[in-house]
Amino acid sequence: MPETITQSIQDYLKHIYELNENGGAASTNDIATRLNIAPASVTGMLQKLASATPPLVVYKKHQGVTLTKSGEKVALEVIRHHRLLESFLVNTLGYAWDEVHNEADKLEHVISEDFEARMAEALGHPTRDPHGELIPSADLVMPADESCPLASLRTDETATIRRVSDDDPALLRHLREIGVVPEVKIIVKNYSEFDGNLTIKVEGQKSNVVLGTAVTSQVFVDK
Amino acid sequence: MPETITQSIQDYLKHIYELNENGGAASTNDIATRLNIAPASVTGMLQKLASATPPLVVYKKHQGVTLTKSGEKVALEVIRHHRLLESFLVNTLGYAWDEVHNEADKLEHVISEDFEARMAEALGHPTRDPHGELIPSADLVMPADESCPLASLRTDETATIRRVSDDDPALLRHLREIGVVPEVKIIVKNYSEFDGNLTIKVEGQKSNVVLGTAVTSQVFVDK
DNA sequence: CAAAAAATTTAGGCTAGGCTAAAATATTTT
DNA sequence: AAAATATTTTAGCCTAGCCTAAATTTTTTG
Ligand SMILES: [Mn+2]
Ligand SMILES: [Mn+2]
Ligand SMILES: [Mn+2]
Ligand SMILES: [Mn+2]
Repeated sequence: MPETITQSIQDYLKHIYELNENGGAASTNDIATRLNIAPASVTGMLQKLASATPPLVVYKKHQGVTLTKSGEKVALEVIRHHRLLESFLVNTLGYAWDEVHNEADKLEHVISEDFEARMAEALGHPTRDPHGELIPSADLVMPADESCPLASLRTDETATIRRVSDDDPALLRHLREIGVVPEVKIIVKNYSEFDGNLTIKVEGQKSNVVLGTAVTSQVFVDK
Repeated sequence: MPETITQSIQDYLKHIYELNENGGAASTNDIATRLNIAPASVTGMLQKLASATPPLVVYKKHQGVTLTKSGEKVALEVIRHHRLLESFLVNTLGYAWDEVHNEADKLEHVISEDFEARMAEALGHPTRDPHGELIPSADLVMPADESCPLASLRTDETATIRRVSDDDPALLRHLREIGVVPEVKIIVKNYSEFDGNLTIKVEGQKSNVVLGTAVTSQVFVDK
């Protein structure tokens, strides 16, 4: 490991993990965008992470990075903290689901393993956070995720909402408003070829809603 | 203010506040000891804090520092966070009173004002933390503290324990063991001139205990 | 497939907040 | 009131993590 795993390093690894989940290697630019940092700064850090002992990422110039086993452990630890914290804030302090992300983003680096264990216990060892995102187990294994973007559904398909992206509070409030929350069933009434809009019926809601891809790409469902 | 009030600055101001509470100005050395930092480094920071706009401390070479109004506000904010957190950890996550200090020392810099307000609400706006230490109000006023060290009592005096120093977990466990906790009444059975030992009877405890000054200087009582 | 555009890296610099060693000032002892 | 000791400050250095500007790939496009 680098002598010490700083807060900054934890953030790099967490975001690299999430980028790796989508496409393959995480690009310098994508990391920079996520962290709100200049690309040149990212390059410097990637070189450092790659030459740490043990290395935390695998880095080849101009080809982005993937996490090593060591790097992944660190990332999963941070993600577990983050998601348990979000659950804890909602359950114990009455936060709304659109208010927890920023708070958890700061706390995730600071709580002890004892704090983590006590939260997990108090919450009954949950496997998903308030947004439906999977929580890595105490021994840092990420459960398999079968879900696909709502945007990939077509007319007449039915599905169950599993999780929603949690980094835009305004989107979260809107989704709550229209009943698009985890474990709710939906059916696609119409797909528009031109703009990708989906008209869907949400279980328990009176009227249909039309959602653009900006929304449907952030909602994940199981068919 | 310095452009930003870093975690480091918060720690300096918090410890300067506590040192000011005892004697007058806080000395470079005392601050260095508390923060576990070289005295030379402290000098540098004091100069910075003194020349910030507005200044956070009043500093005269070789004479230590006191807080300005601005500096005190920052210190009280951090102390309020710390003490509310300690209470919250005990009440909500079942921490023992000797386990909360280190956790709170990290979290105090990271929680939002919203988090602070939610904790205060959930706890019923407490005025003392688990060690009996006073919690500054939401508008950052520190309640008056009348208590004096247990060490200052003499034979036949009675008193009520109000607070105990919280930075030594082993001492806290020992105090809990012998029933020396806030709001408990005691009576001094004997004072030894030579070593300063006090023999005291603790309300609700069968036998008397003899306490040295290492202990009695860390326990504060109201007569 | 060459030229333009985009992405990435290098080079050089900056601030925060530490450190040690040596110099200066205060305080205590004799 | 010196001398010795303790405290504090200065000077010079270092690392972590950022930055911008310029150089270098890599990718896209006409
Ligand atoms: Mn989140
Ligand atoms: Mn989440
Ligand atoms: Mn404490
Ligand atoms: Mn306390």
